[in-house]
Amino acid sequence: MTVKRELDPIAQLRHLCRQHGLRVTPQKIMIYQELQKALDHPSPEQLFQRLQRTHPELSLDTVYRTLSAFAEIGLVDLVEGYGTARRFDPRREKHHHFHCRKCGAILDFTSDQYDQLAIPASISRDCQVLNLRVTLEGYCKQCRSQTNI
Amino acid sequence: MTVKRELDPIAQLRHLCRQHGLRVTPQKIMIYQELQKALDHPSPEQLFQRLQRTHPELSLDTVYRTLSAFAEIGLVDLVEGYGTARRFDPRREKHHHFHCRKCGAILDFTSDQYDQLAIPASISRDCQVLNLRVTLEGYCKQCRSQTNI
DNA sequence: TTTTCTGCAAATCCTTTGCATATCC
DNA sequence: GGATATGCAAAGGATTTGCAGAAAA
Repeated sequence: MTVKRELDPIAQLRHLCRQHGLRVTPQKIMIYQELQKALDHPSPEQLFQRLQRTHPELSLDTVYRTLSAFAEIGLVDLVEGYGTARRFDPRREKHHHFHCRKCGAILDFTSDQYDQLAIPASISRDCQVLNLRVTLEGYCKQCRSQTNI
Repeated sequence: MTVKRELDPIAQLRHLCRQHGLRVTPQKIMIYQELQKALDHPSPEQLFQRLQRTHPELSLDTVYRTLSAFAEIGLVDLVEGYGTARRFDPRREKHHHFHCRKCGAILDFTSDQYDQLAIPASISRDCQVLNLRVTLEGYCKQCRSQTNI
């Protein structure tokens, strides 16, 4: 007897929106459906262009606002372009990073376990892999205590 | 008898620049030194502001150009703000990503090994970790064959 | 009915570019 | 001396914001 965990995507959308006090609008639905169809991890602009064919009345800033809201409630994942500006690291020793979601701090740490990770065959078969990076994300010490998260 | 691997940072800078046909200028040196001093993975703008105190003649776009060049020759690492736009992912199943450096494609893959990674105590002690992400970086099938990399 | 959302337009922020001059090798 | 780098200013691209009208709960 398994618990039913998977709702259909739109039911998920409704559920999460209501849970977070967001309204379920036609725009939210069309944006979410278009993103579901996409296999290429699109940008707001790309999604907007695809939707324009069928929904010319939709505006780009609604796509931005909607995707941000979705990411906040955990309905979708931001997989590129987290912070607001480029950041650089001069350390040459093997290490990894923790990123604070609130203040943007990036903390270094080392981990033998992470250093020893292998590249899955499904990827190394076709792609040339030059780098593996493990990134932790959450709230740092200060932000954790300031907010009551 | 150990081979000497670690040159002092400025020697590294000179070495890598020459190796890649880049000139060693006072600007490159001051930018690299300031980045070495920083423990916070600064943005170009932040680095520029810090340098202005002592080098008011330095320009922001030189900081941008220089940091990009450093990242290209592998002297420093870009640790935030890789792509040009935000990208979103609707998949709710556990998975990881490969990012192509040339065309920007993001490929999904699964890995039990990656799913089972632990959070190091040095981080979980102070920080609240909400997410762990493994990202592979390199050249995808198409880009690998097009370029001769 | 009330609060939130949307579309529009303008603003903002980050990054890149063109060009003339200065500089490294 | 010749190729590359720099500084300046302007352009470009991505994202955010203020506001008034529209729509969801």
